[in-house]
Amino acid sequence: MDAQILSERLSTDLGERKTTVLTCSCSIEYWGRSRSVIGCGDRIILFKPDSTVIVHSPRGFKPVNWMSSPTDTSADLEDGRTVVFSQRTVKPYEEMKITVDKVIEYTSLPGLRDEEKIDVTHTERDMRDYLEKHPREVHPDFRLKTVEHHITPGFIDLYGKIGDRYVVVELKAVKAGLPAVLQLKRYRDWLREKLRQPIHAILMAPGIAKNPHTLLKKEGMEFKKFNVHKLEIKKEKNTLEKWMN
Amino acid sequence: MDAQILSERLSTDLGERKTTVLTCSCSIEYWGRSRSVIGCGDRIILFKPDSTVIVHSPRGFKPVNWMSSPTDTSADLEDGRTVVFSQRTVKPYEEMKITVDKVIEYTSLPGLRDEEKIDVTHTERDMRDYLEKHPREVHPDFRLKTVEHHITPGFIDLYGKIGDRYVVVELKAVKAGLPAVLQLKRYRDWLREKLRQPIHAILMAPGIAKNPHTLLKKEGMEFKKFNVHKLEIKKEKNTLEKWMN
DNA sequence: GCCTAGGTCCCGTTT
DNA sequence: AAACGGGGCCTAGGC
Repeated sequence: MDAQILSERLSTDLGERKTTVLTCSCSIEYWGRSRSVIGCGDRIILFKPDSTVIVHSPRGFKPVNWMSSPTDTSADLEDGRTVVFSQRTVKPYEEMKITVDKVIEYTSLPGLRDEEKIDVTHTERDMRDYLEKHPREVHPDFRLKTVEHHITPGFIDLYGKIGDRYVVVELKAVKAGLPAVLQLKRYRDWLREKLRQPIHAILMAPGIAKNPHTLLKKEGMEFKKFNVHKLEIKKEKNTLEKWMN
Repeated sequence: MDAQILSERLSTDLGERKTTVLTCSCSIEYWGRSRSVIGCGDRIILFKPDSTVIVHSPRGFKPVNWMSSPTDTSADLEDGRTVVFSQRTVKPYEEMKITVDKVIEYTSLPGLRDEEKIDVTHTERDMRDYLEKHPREVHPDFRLKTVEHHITPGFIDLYGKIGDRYVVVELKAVKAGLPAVLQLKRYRDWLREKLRQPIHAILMAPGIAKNPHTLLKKEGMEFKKFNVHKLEIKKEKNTLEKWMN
């Protein structure tokens, strides 16, 4: 496809907010939070109706370059080449310039519709909701007092007591690392200062990295394995119970 | 496009590791680190030669679903519909199932080539390299001893002295938040214990969030503004100086 | 292989 | 608007 034709088609299609996929050989420059340059190579450029622009190379998950909505994106002819220029209209201000060398494929589609919202489960939130209803899985004697208990350094996921000892529980839906342990420690230390008594701290996660585990134990805190897959089993069991009644 | 034709074309093109873009109405399920379901909507699905699969809805930067390479991805005909099934072959094990309702557009391209590597600058790394050469911008009397100085709790970006006082410098290329302050505090506290003397701690970043700044000051640490855009100016100045000689 | 830290992280929620 | 924290974060580098 000729550069002038491409410039015109892109201008029209972007103006009409069509979903457009341009596969081409191109070079790209970016200025903004960082800066980047990449020389000529084959890439797939996705222009969305909401003005998002995403550039993918043939390898990897991450786009090689992108511009997040809202942007002003336009196409022009410069020295016989199509140049796509995209500017973000709000903070952070940034801009991207794509110089198209050779068009490989061009597709533009009007009126794509997606009204659906994705339903993601087995997250930390689900874990919290589940343990709110099944506090015994934290500890047989755990009595839950507050969920998302707000204290100065942040929010304690589960706050309660075992016997007359206060308990702080930190939840992670994926393997816990150093930040999770430090977070729990901060809450524990703050409460210990505040209440002037020992606090029981528990980290619940499907797993924990080695060094963080060492620190956790050294600090007298506890790790309790909890796998999010358990949620599915419990849910199924629940459904089964309902079905049997 | 007929479901059987699509299944066959997809099987062939995926087998030949062609870059393929399928725009269609589809529903998607995901099982793995979390789980997700999304009902029928128009989406753009990108199949890369390295077996990456990325599904974009017409809105936003983030893919609605995806599978990272390496995956086994195949297309089959089930109950008259094309079903794309993708499984990750290494940890973390996860899978995605796309049920195609209606094909809007199908494009398959062999032999896309991109040998270029992106050159990203104005990152934390660049900041460190620059300050290594211009330690006075940390403090007029700063004498740099070590870059990326390794201690037990991690790596100190810049380590040196002002007078007879040891100095720990933490760098951030973007606005600093709580984690940056805690990181610096950890290094400072560890060194203070180790050396049994007061340590000067400096956080350099283009900005700092309010609460983290409060904590920083309360802990007797220092914030020094440093904007990555400065790197460009210095580089240009350097170029100008070279050009003048 | 695991672990750590950076990132143009994005994104939603709350203040 | 800024701030804060989760995320299927991803990715590169180190060990």
